[in-house]
Amino acid sequence: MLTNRQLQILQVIIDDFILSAQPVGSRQISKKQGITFSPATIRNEMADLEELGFLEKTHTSSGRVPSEKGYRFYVDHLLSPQGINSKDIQQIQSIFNDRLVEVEHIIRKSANILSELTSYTSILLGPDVQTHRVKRFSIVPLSSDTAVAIIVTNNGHVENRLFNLPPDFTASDLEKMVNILNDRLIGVSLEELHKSLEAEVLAVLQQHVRSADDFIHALITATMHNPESKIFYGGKTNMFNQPEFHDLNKVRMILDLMETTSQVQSLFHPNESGIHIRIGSENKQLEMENCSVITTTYSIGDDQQGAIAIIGPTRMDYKRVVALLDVMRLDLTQAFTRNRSE
Amino acid sequence: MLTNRQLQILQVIIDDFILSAQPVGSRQISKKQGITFSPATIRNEMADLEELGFLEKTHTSSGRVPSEKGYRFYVDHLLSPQGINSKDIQQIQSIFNDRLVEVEHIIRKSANILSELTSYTSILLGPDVQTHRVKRFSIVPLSSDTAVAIIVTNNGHVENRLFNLPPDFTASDLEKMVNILNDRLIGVSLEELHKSLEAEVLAVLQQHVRSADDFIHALITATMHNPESKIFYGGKTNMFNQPEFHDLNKVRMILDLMETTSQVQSLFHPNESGIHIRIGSENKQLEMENCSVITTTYSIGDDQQGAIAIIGPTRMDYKRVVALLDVMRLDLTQAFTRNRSE
DNA sequence: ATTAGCACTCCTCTTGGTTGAGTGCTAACA
DNA sequence: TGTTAGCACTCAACCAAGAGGAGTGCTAAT
Repeated sequence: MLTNRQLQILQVIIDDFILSAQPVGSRQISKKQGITFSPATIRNEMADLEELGFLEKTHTSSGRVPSEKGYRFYVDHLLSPQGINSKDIQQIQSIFNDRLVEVEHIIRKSANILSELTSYTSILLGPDVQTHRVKRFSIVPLSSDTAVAIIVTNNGHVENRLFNLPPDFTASDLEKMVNILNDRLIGVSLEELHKSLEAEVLAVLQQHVRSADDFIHALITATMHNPESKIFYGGKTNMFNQPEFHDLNKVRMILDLMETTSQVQSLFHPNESGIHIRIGSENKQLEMENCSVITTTYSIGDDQQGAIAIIGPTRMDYKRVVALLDVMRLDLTQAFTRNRSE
Repeated sequence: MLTNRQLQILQVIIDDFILSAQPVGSRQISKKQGITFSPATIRNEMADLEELGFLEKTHTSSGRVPSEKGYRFYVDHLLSPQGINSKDIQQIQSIFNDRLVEVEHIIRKSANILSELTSYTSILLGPDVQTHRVKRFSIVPLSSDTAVAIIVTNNGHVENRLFNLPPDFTASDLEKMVNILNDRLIGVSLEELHKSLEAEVLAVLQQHVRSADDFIHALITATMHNPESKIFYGGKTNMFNQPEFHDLNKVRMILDLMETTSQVQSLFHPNESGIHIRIGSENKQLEMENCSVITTTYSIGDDQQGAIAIIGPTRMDYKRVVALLDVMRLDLTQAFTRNRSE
C-alpha cells in the first residue's frame, strides 16, 4: 500500500509530466506548492515508486517518467473529478445553438469542437443504424433494367441501393411488389432485413408476382451489406503537436489505422456505458502502444447509441478529457432526445 | 534556345533526380549511357542551364537539382509519351472485374489503386451531382412534425433532407403536395431545384394546399445547401515515403488542406479536358509549394464529369503518372458509359 | 525519519577535424 | 574553337572529444 506522501509525489510527477512531457526530477518536485520535504526525501520515495513499477527512468541519471502502471493507478485512484471551464462549456453548447435538426451535422460539429478543446484527435461514431426500423420501403425504376431501392427508417435515416430489374418486369408488377414489401417489412430492423427478406417475404412474393424470384434475389444481394455507423473525425493532425509523435513512422501508422474502418470500430466498447480509458498497450492494436484512448457513448432516443473516442499520447490530460467527455456525452444525449420528443 | 546537348543533359538530370532525390553531379551524368562527353563539359553546360534558370544548386559545391522552371520545361517538351507496364494495366482493369454497378464503389477502388500504383496520394471527385435531374420526389412523415424529403435523380443518386412539418398538416395535404411537386419538379436539375421551388412551385402550391407557405419554406431551407460532389482519397499517408516530406510541418499542412473541402475543390480544373500539371508554386495554395498536382477528368454519360488528382512532390514521376492517368481516365469513362447503356 | 553533501552518470551541446562528392577555373589539346 | 584534364576550393556529413548541467544514489549528520 502506498503512503500518503507517495501518493502525493506520484500525483505531482504525473501532473507535471502531462504538462511538460519532460522527465521530472526531485528538485523540481520539491519546489511545487504543497511539497514540504526535501529533494533527498523525494528521491528515496521515487526509488520506491520505481521499484513498485509506477515510475520509470529514461536513463540512469534522468528524472522520472510515469509508467503505464503509473498512469493506470493515476486514472483509477488519483483522478479527482474536475469541473471544466465555463468557456469550454460555452463552446460545447455552441454546437446546439443553431438548432440543427440533422444528427449528422451535430456530430460533425461535436467532433471538431472536441478535438479543438482537447487538442487531441476525436472520433465520433454515428448512431447505430442497424437497429433502425423500416418506416417505408420504395422502389424507383431508373431504366428498363435498373432501379433504386429506398428504405426510410423510423429515425429519418435513408438507405438506398441500386439493383438490377429482371427483364420483362412491368410497372404493375413493381407496384404489387412494393405494396407487399411495405406490408411485410415495416417495423423490421435493418439488421434483420436481410434475413426477413429471405425467410418471409420471398415465399409471399412468389405467389403474387411473376419473376419475383430474380427480383427478390437482386434485392437480397443489394441489401446484403448492412450499413455501418458513420465515422466522423476531428483534428486528425492534432497529434503532430505532441512531442511523442515527432516520429513520422508512428504518426503514419496511427493515421493509417484511423482510415481502417474495422480498426476504428474495435476502439470502442459497445454496450458499455460510462467512460473507459485504455492506456498504451492496453489497446489491442500494436500501433497504439504509445497512445491512450478514452471512450464513452451517447444515446439517441431509447435504444440507439453512438460513441465518442479521444486519442492522444499516453501522456494525455486524462482529467480534462474525462471531464469534457462527460459534459459532451450528456449534452449530446440530451440534445438528441429533446429533438426527438418535440 | 537550348542545344541538343543541353536538352539531353537536362533530361538526364531530371530523370535521375526523380528517381534518386539526390542532387546530380557531373561525374554521375557522364557515366549514363548515351553520354559521350566528359564531366568537365557537362559542368560547363550545367552552369549555362543554371544561368538559364532550369537548374539549381542546394549549396555552393553540390550537384544540380531541377528548378520549377526546369520541371515545367521537362513536362512541356521533354516528356515523351510512354506506355505503361502490362501488369499495371491489369491492376487497373481489376477495378472493373467484379462488375460493380455502384459508381461509388468503382471510384473508391480507383482511388486506392491509383495511389498504390503511383505511391502518391490520389483524390477522386465523384460525379457532379448538381447536374442530375429529379426523377422522383417523395416525402415520408416521421412524426407529427417532422418528415424526410427524398429526391431520386435520373442517375440513381438519392438525396434526403429532414425538415419540419407545419402543425395541423394532414396526410391528404401531404399527398396533394407531393403530387404537385412531382408534376413540377421532375426533370429539374438539382442546382436549379432551389430556384425552381421558390419561383414556380410556391405559387401553385399556395392555391391548392393549406399552410403550403410554411411547408414550402421549410423545404426550401432544407434544399438550400446543394449537395457537393463526394471526395474519395487514396494513399493519404503515401507522402510520408517521400524524402521531401520528412518534415512534419509540411505533411501536416498538406493533410489539413486535404481535409478542407473547398481547398480540395480548387485543386481541380472543371470543364477542361485533358491532363493538367501544376508544379510547385503554380498551385494557388501556399501549402503546396513543394507539391505538384496532376489532374484530369472522366465522364459519366454525356454531361456528367468527375475528376482525378494525383498529389506528389515536385520531384514527381510525371511520365508515369501522366500515363497512368490517361489509362485510368479512359477506363473509367468507358466503364461508366457501358454500365449506363446496358 | 529526514536531509545535506558529494561522487557519479549520462544526455546534450559545442568544437574541431576528416572525408568525399562536387564545383569553377585555367591551361592544354584536337 | 570546342573539349577535356588538372587542380584548388567549398561545403555537407560524419565522428570524436570535451564542457556543462540536471539528476541520481549513497552516506553520514541532524
